[in-house]
Amino acid sequence: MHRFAGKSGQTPAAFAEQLRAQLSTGPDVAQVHVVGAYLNFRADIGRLTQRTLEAVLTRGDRYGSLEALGRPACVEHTSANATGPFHIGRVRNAIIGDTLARALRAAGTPVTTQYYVDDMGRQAAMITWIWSMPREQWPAEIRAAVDGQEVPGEKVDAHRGRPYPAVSAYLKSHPEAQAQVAALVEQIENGHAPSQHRALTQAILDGMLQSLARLGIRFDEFVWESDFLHDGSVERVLDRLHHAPHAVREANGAWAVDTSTYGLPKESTTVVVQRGNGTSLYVARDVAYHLAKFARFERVVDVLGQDHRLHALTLDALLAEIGESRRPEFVIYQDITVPDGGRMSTRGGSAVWLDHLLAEAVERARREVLARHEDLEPSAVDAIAEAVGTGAVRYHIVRVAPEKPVVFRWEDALSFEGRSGPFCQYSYVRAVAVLRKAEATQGPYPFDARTLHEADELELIRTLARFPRVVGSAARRSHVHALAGYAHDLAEQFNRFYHAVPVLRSEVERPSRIALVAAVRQTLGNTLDLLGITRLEAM
RNA sequence: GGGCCCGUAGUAUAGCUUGGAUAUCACGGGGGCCUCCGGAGCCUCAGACCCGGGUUCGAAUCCCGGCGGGCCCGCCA
Repeated sequence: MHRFAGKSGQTPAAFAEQLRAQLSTGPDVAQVHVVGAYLNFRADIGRLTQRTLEAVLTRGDRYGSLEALGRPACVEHTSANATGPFHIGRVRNAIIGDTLARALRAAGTPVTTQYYVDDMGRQAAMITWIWSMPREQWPAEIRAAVDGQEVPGEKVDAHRGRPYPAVSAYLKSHPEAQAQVAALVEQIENGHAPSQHRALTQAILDGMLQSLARLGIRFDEFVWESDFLHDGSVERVLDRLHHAPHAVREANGAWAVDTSTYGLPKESTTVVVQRGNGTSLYVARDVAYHLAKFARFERVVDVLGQDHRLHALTLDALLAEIGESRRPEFVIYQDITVPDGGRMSTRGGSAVWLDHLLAEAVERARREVLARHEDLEPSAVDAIAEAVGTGAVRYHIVRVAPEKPVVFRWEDALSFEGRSGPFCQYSYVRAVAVLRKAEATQGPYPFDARTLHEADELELIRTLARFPRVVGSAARRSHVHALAGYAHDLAEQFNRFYHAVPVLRSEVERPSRIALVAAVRQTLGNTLDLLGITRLEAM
């Protein structure tokens, strides 16, 4: 307004008034009026109500989803090394990745999720090194770190991962052990891994996946790094890299690529892709992995911690070097840190285990449930506590924008009030309870839009109408935290409506208000689905 | 040293892509609300855009420079 007013030589307010006079109202725009230098358009609220409730109630679980099928996409996320239990630093990747996959599917993109299993590096070799030895032969330092810590029946990832920090420390001061691990790495690379190697990786992985499954996180496919070696694709990548425009042969026979023309930081422009002894490096194998993804998917999305940012740039550069024009899309998130200023580390002992966090959350949820209900079946209490506890954890981690750092605090992670998963679940339960009492848990829900005109009703309808745009924007911009924000907005607006406007005790408005509550149940439920949080009928 | 990311009330966050009206929401703090559809709730009060320049009629938002915090810079993954 100001810009155009300047050109036409009028004051902004006069210009706005003149413009308003030339505008006519249409089917969706009931009024246009001037406030200072601004034009306000007022929607035909009856029409908005009519369309929104119709859309929600007829589309049901598909409200907010797009019908049009987009290009098939692969979302790779989590991909944590199988060296022990999940800690909550790693789980941010899983929660962002899983939520993004759900949002993309709702936005019409067919998604395949992949977990890249690293069975090749030194870390995986360290696990095999220690567990291929009889316990009596373990170095005393390592045995000391494990003895007395084991719990009968503990999860396999906790069990097999326990010696890992001690092994890591031991190797630093024992070159002969280091040499053994290095020899193991070479055997694995040459396809002569000890027989139990893959099984150990798989076992720890299974334990980690059990924890993720409690959060509703599952994967469509598991891609093993070593497979790219054995099917020859790494060799083909290396061959292409040898002939790349900026390939460099080092004195000892190693191959590198000078990536300085790709805008990478100085002092890290020479990327070694193959060692002097002929074995490949991680980046080279990752190029092979991405070529395999490009062969099947039109969009390739990688969810990565910020410590992998340079790796992502390097990968782009190497793809360019071999003449590949396609690129992955990277979703980068910041680390979760612990309050005294450390990064969460398995080796350093500062990690908060996901299993520990889930156990605390579920236990706390159980106490809350028991305090509210005396006569519930134990199995019902268990189910509610599990849903509430895991929902709280998922919500707490997804609610912050990926690019913002998160400091982990127990009291925040276990909060069931305010901006939390349980708050959203509770509002859903409340909507269910109203419908149950109205004996209207099933449709149809006839309504008359003209009877809905309370301020809190209209605001609630506007919030419902916003949902499809929120889903689209979250998927397009990888802003999964916006879904958490929306769930809270909707739950909060519903609570306001609930306190301000009678539903069951109303007269002419009753059917319409019941339809509105049903629409809230549907939309809030759809949002919880996208967040991977369980819908509850009671809590 | 170089590169990338972040900086919003006591704490924690949204808004930044695409500049616009009184900056969102929560926790904590003050004051209220259960004979009334589920109080894990609702109402209400106080409280914030790191600093300095620039662009603009207008900057939390864009640009430049500081300061503070995180991460990365390996023939590891």
